Amino acid sequence: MSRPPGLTPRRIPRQDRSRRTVEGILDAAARVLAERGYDGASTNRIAEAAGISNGSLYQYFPNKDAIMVAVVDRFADHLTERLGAQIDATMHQPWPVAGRALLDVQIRLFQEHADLLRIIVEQIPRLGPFDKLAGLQRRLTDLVRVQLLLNRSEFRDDLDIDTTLWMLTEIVGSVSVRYVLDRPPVPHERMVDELADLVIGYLRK
Amino acid sequence: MSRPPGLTPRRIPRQDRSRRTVEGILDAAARVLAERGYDGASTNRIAEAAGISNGSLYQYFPNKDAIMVAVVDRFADHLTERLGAQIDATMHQPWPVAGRALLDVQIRLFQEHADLLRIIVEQIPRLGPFDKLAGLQRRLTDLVRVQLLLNRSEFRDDLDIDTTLWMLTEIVGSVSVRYVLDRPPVPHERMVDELADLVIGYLRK
Amino acid sequence: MSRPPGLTPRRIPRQDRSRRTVEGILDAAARVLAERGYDGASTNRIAEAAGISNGSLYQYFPNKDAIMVAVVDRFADHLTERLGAQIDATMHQPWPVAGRALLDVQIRLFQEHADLLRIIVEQIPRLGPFDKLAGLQRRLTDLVRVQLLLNRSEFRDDLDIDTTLWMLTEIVGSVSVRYVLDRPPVPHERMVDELADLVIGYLRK
Amino acid sequence: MSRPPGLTPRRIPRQDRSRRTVEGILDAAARVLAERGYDGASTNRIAEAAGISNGSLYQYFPNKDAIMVAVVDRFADHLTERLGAQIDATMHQPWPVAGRALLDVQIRLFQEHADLLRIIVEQIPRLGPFDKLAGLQRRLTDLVRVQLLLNRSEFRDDLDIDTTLWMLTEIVGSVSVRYVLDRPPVPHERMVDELADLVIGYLRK
DNA sequence: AATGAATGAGACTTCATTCAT
DNA sequence: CATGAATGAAGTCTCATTCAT
Repeated sequence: MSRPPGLTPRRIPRQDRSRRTVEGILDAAARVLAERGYDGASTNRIAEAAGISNGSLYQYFPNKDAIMVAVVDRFADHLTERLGAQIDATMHQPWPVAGRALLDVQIRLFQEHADLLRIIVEQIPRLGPFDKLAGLQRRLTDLVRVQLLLNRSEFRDDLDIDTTLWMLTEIVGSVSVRYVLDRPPVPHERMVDELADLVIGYLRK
Repeated sequence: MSRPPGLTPRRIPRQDRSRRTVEGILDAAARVLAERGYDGASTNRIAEAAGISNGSLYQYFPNKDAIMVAVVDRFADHLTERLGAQIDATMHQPWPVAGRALLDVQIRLFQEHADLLRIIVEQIPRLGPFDKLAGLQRRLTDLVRVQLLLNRSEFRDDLDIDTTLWMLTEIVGSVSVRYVLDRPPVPHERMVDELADLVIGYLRK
Repeated sequence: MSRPPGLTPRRIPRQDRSRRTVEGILDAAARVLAERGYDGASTNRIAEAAGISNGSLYQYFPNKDAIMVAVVDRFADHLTERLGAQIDATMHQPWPVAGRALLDVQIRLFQEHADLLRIIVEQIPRLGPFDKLAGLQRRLTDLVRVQLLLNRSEFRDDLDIDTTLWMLTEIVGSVSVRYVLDRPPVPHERMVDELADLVIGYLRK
Repeated sequence: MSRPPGLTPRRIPRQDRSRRTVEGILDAAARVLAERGYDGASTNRIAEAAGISNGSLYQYFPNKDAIMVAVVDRFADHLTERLGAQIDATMHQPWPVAGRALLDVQIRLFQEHADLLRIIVEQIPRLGPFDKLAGLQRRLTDLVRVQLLLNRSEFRDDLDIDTTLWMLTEIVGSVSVRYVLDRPPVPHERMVDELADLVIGYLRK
């Protein structure tokens, strides 16, 4: 049933355009969110910022929350991709090196998207949990678990894996986020070092 | 740093009846927030939950956000009082003992008011800084600063006081909050120990 | 049934105080009206400006409109009294002199109470006609009628008394009011002269 | 001197349907104003009278006052058009003839729209100056100024142009309006004559 | 009488969503 | 598919008025 190649473009561009429209909507939504906050991000304003009519929004999303979720999901995808690349690139190195590198990239990523991050952290909790963000969290946790197990001999004997995992995840996550959002007068390199020291001090014998 | 006039309470309750009304409003607001989230916490619903007419709300608060601020302020007052008592009681003991005790009480307090804590963290959008909560935070930070200076000889030589203060505050704060809200399968005692270890590991030579 | 004089004061001061309270309310109302306009003159604000509780307003006036009417009535009484004195003082003089003097006083009076006049003219028409103001208007009209009749020989022969009366009243009234409210760059004396010329030009043979 | 942005219409109607909606809103607003006064003319009632939902009002007007302004503006446009036609038709005639004709048309126009005129004068509080009405006023004033200058030799020598202009404008305006609103028992022709006599008596040597 | 707490109708306005063209 | 007009529920807040003390 495949059409002759000369005719298929008819449909492809359409899907392509549709995809670009969706991207445009998400860009606009992120922009409006950053500029006016969750309460100020009305569907009308998003449509206007995206350069389409408000009616068209509903061709692509069933309701407003779906847009918000898509914005966060896309952000999660972006983080996943970039952190994944970093993981692939450094996984073979000793864990302190790899961990430090991952930390570095994560903070950098947060900083790049500080506006959106602020909205997600401060205003969107109201929407409840986000699947993709949770997935990323799980993936990182698993990574740390493997490292903990592989290098168990280097750590304190009394480590409870699950407790330690939870602690590490929370600490690294919260501190990274707060660092980016509160802008304390600590340079990036220093912050990475502090966090690394903190983790090492926590794990070492 | 005092709050803009738009968010301060309106009428200072003189009669007994009205003092009870204000308490009722704050209770109702916390309840509605917990049940329906920030967006669902309309002034109408809060009034209904408090068993008063919506007009009465505005006898005491100039607008909706002022109610939210008052909810948080009342919580901050409670925390301040309880933590203050703890500080007075243990300040003369060695810092690891006093610190651990303070940690213990703080987590216990959070647990007692987990519902309200969740509301504040997840539902109330940032309305500018909350004066009273910030005051408590400052007070605790100052306490830690004094201890850091008094016992400097016991710690790493390369500590930068301000950076360390920020790290400690963020970590202890975030982890305590997340512990109470996420309910990881870690017993209270254990969590206090872990946090204490974490801090000590971070500070020691 | 008259009480011994030594005891009656008990009641008189009370009525006196009551009268002063009413005056205070009217003063406050006029002040608030001038400062915040009709829509901004809420009963609460008037009570506050009068230094009494909102509940007390309703001991003296059955509702808000009654206050407004009383304010206007008191203004009308004031005008009536002052203009009446002027009439008594100059009625025996030749009509152009007496008329000019009356005009002069009227504009002066309007100027003294420009704020209140503005509210009455621009915002209170909504309340419908005011008896006392209408009474004053009637009284002045009657005065002019008498003069027209007494001095008929000096005027155009084709004057229709009622038409002329209406014209004179409207012109003098409207122009005086607009002069005070619009503040055109014409000195007081000049304005009185112009109006007098206008009237004389209209009446003369 | 252009109106603050808060009072300009919102959406420029493109489709035919919406143009009719706007007309309907203005008609309804005028009707409700006439029947219930300014304070009774709530947006809800206007919407109901227009047979649309209250939300639709706000597609076209940013707030209630903008509707009021639009009502007045539409009236001013109508007056401008009709008076303009009259001016074009009689400008070449001697000034007493042209002036009388203009006066005649103005009073006729007011009479045709007495309801609306009453609303504007008695009910619509001053929302800042009405641009279009002021424009018309300026245009008429300019016309009179030109005539005063052109025919200076026929008038009193001591005329101050600006004072005279202000007097004439106020008198003719106020008297016309009051004539239509108060319905004194004076026939139309007679009123035009009286006003013309008044003006001539005021100007002549 | 006076106070101030309480009331509740109703005003203006916004916004997610639907629908006719 | 897109547009933009239309919807109507719901939200925040004010205010004249009443009531308990």
